[in-house]
Amino acid sequence: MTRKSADASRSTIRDVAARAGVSASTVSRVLGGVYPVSSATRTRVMRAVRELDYVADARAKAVAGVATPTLAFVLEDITGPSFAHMAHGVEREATRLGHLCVVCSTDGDVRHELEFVEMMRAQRAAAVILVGGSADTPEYRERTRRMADQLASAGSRLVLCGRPPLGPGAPVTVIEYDNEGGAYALVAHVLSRGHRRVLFLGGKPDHTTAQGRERGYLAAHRARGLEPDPALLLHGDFTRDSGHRLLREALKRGLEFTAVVAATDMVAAGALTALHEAGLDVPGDVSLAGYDDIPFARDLHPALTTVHVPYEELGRLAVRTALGRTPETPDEHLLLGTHVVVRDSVAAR
Amino acid sequence: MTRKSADASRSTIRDVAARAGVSASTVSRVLGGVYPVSSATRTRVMRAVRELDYVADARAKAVAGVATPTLAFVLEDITGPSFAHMAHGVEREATRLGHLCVVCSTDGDVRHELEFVEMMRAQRAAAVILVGGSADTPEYRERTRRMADQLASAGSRLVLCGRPPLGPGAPVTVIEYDNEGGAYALVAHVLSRGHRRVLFLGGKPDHTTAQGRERGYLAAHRARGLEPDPALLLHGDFTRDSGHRLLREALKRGLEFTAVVAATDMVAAGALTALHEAGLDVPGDVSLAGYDDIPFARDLHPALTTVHVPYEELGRLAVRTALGRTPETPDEHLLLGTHVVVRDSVAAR
DNA sequence: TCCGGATTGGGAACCGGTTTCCACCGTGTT
DNA sequence: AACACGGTGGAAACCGGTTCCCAATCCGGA
Repeated sequence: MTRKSADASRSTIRDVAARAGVSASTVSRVLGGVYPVSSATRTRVMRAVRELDYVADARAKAVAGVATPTLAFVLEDITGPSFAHMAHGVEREATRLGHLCVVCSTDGDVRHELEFVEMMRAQRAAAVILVGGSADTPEYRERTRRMADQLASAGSRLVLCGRPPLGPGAPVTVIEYDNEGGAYALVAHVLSRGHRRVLFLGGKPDHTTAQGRERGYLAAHRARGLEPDPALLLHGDFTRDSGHRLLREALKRGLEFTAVVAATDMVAAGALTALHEAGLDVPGDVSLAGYDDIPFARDLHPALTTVHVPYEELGRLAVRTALGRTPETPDEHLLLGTHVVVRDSVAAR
Repeated sequence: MTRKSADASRSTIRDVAARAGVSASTVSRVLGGVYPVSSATRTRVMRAVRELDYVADARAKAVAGVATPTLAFVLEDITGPSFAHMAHGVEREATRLGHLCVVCSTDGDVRHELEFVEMMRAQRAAAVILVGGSADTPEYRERTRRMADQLASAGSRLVLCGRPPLGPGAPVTVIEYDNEGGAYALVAHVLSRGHRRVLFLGGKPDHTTAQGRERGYLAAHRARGLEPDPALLLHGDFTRDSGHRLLREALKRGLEFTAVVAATDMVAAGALTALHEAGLDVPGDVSLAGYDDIPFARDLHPALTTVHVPYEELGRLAVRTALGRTPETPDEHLLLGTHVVVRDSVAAR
């Protein structure tokens, strides 16, 4: 066994050149495809490439200016069904466009987020997509604004999906879906079936997604001249456990209501369990609705009436707009529509 | 505005050097941290870095030999709950170890898979993790073997998660979970509750995951001296629709059974819908069990008895073993245990 | 047969870093 | 006062590619 074949680990363009009896430039040109090369030379080079099983180092190409641009996707937890669908949309569109897609979950830790954005800056990523609601604090705006500026000055772009916008002038693309409108339509549907005491299982009070949905709940009431009992507005987070706990406690307190609207399908799932545990029939005794239209919404029993959010489309759109813009484009704001999907969990009263 | 500040897009190490009045080598040394540099110089350099908001280009560093190793994760569809959990495990462990994690979904298309592995070879990824069952054909083995060899010769390693192994000698790490054992335990549980005609909703006949679960089904019967009616073995795929369709047709054909074991929780969800549609009570009239223990299994009504698979742990383990080995390590095979989780969907007969 | 333009392919510079090698400096020793 | 030595930092080579620039060759036409 010669030394040559022993260090088979990685062959360089110069190895290929030597084997084909040409210069490295020629190999590069053959592989590049545009520069005219005689077919005899091309054949020899291609054979050498095949024999050595040569693949050009993408990092070296990137340094030399021929980039395979990368796209970064940051979310809290890929395990959540709606996040997973956005991730899917992002990934599909990115590979369709020939980009690599790197993913990072932060577990909601801001430090992870900052660290990761820094890495993506070093990688010269084409765009960084930040996903998932967040509290809209001044601190959030400042921090995110700084990320946007740094990314922009490094030639890439920040995209915010379902996150609070930063105010005018930030080099950022914001894509949201209509939380308030969807909740409005959903609650209007519930009210139109005759319910008057509708329990709302909301999220964290400073979380913009939760706020939007809560605003929709209130607006739908007021549009009918109703003022909801403040005692019917409960706050937790977007987990199943939260829905379960909130509803069990409400039941124990003897709170009166004929319908429950959950800020999330997950919350609705937890609420449904609590309802079943209490021996209540859904929708016979209490109606229930969710939000997000995750695939499992239709497997619950009864199948859950909810609001459909085009998560996958959101992801696709995020990469399309991110890549279509130059870093200098100022802020841009898109709003995707949502719609109610009526299933079996809301009954007339 | 000078030309200097106009092309603010990306500053190089030489820009920093010029601004600090030192050479590029010195900047590199300050940032690298090990080489002795006087504190005065260090301060000047750090100030220049801050003022220019400089971040070293990770690709250039990689070319120079200081790599931020990348890990690739290939699956069929991130949207499936069990895949999502594996992805989560992989991602968490990878970032914990300081690796970037790029993800690709193939939609089950082999061409995408090959293309992507090629890209990862070009990226000099530290490891490529292939996830999800597959048909175990000679063509599969040959193709995958070739990928493993190419990857190994490029210094990285192929990891197969829940996929058919390749036979001895392939430079590959295989991590599986115990499909047969889990199904055996689950079906044994069902049989012990007095059921004798247990419908099995299986997957594609050449899919190894499906085969393993089916073997467990058969073995559990035979261990009790029972020989299941072949008419009770149905084949479809691992989707909810498949479960729905299969069960509806079985019911229409008048097939007799008192329990249903689905090869997947998703399949079970579809089957449950079909059962409900037929006015059957679960578990009163028919018992039902699934496999995978996806989070929603406990939100079904009744909560689904199923087999827990440690998907997240699987992902973590995949990256740990992938990174722990040198490319020369020959084949390695790990098997993770599974266990039945009893909930409310199986009743005594 | 000789000339000129089109083909073809090599050499070298470059991309943005790291690292080796070496010169220079100030200092302590004898 | 000469010398050896450790601490600093610059020049240059290198990583693995691409591309500019230019020379050699081939071809057809006069």
